[in-house]
Amino acid sequence: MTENYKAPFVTDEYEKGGIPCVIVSGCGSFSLHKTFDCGQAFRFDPCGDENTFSGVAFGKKITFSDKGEGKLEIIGSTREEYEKIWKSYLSLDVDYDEIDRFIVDAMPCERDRNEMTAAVNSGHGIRILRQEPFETLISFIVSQNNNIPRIKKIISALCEKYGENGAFPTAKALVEAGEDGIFELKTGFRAGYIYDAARKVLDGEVVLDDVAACDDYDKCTEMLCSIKGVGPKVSSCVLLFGFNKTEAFPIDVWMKRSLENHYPNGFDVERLGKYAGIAQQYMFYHERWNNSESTKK
DNA sequence: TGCCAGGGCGCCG
DNA sequence: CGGCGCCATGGC
Repeated sequence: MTENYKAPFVTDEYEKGGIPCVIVSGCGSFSLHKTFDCGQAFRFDPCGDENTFSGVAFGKKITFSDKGEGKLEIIGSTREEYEKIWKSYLSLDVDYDEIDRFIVDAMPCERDRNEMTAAVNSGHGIRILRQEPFETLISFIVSQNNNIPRIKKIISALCEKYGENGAFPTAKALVEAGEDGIFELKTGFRAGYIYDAARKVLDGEVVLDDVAACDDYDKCTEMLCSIKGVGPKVSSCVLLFGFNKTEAFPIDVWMKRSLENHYPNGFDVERLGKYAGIAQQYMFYHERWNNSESTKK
């Protein structure tokens, strides 16, 4: 199906003040800006303009810069690290153009195809990141009944206070911080949830590697939902962004609006199969940016 | 001041 | 099961 897809590749490798850099060419429709501004990652911020995003992932400080014409500069990565970490992290090994066509074709009627085309065009270039499971789990627990700027603030505080050298805190570090230590960082009623998640991961009551290895989506949901504060929405986000289970279809307030406003005849997620999560991300982005009083930042 | 934010829990019928 | 109040916090 995607055998004709040509993945981006490293075309240059150099140093900037002792920091290793690479240029990745052939990134096609990839949009750095949309990918880091669609509410899936909370540790990246624009640097100067919207063509450069800087943040931390896998414990590494990293900067991505869109140089135009399908060229992506990665500051803080060698060629080997690109191949091992960032290519997968950014999902640059996936043929999204093919998926976009599939998503539109999956709609049952012309009016729904038109609606979905609008969402796909709006979100065109977004890539589902492959983020670290534990970080994603805690981040989306923090996200509940919260807004994106404040989620970012809380996560940043967690990393500063309980992480090693800017990395996201380990389960052990959060358990040692205790519920009180977590509450101190303005996490509010979520402090107990975060603590429960960290404790269960540390004790092995929830094994994230088992979730990653499990092909039964409902079983994955069941494992994550055994954590206090993790329900259908949080677990689906964690499975989508932290485990690359792209059949996940998180429904939050924006998605409810999207479904109510644009798909009055109902919406059959099953038709989207394993690409439901990607369609969801387009719909979310479209609804949030085009059909709201654009209150963000 | 009141409402809302990438919700879920506990309780009630 | 489905509905509803509540949970901290900050921005508007």
